[in-house]
Amino acid sequence: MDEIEIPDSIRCEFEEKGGIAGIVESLPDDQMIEDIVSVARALSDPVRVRVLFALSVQPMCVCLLVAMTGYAYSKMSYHLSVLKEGGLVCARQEGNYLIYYPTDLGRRVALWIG
Amino acid sequence: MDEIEIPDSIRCEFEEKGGIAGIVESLPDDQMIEDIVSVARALSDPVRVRVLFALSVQPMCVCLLVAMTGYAYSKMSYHLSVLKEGGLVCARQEGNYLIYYPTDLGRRVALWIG
DNA sequence: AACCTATTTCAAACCTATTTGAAACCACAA
DNA sequence: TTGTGGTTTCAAATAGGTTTGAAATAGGTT
Repeated sequence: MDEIEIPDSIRCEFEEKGGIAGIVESLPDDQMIEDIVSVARALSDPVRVRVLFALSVQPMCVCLLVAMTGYAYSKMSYHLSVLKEGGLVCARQEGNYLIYYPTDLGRRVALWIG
Repeated sequence: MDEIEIPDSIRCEFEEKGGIAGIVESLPDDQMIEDIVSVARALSDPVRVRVLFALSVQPMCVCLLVAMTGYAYSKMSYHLSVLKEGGLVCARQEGNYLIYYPTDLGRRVALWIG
């Protein structure tokens, strides 16, 4: 344990909170941090943010998203998979089509952000 | 304008919404999308999520964050700069120290996430 | 079965983010 | 002015994310 100099202006409140140990204690656990990161990662590209908002307006098949954005199928598919990993969208099969739509989390996130 | 086949199950509501043009219309503008992306990017790394939560509990100088995490100064400094770019934290100088603390946005985000 | 259409997967190329350690910077004290 | 402690900046190395086009898959139709 190294001794650390703590600036006067925060020493008092810092110690009331139990110092480093106390603060670390109050942080979210690793699982929760990972969940947050995977949602954030899903939203850290403008393509994906647009797709999430578009799907919140209207569930769509990949071909409509492709028509809307002008992106290649493989590109759209990649971005949809990142959104899916973040738990923001899911899909149902209908005949030949896959209809993507936001999950509850996806809807809440889109609402809160907007 | 290519003709696109639209699956039966969504054709009706899709057209009520004004088709592709109508949906694109209702999307957030580019500036807002960029803002969302820069916040999301700031949160897309577990180091930074922990730092944001820690600073929401207690404003701290870089040396305390370094002591708390075991990271090198340069590494912490980099991550703080990404959080700053996302508008989630800022800093005030006190003598030799820089005390980082969450912005209003940072506080709201940490609250909503948690 | 053979065929079409919608979609995903794969690997290679490409681009961006992160880590590292050394050097620079800045406020303050001697 | 020189020194010291706290922090940032820089460039090089590394790791990770994104794009591309071609090939694979899967449901539906003939």
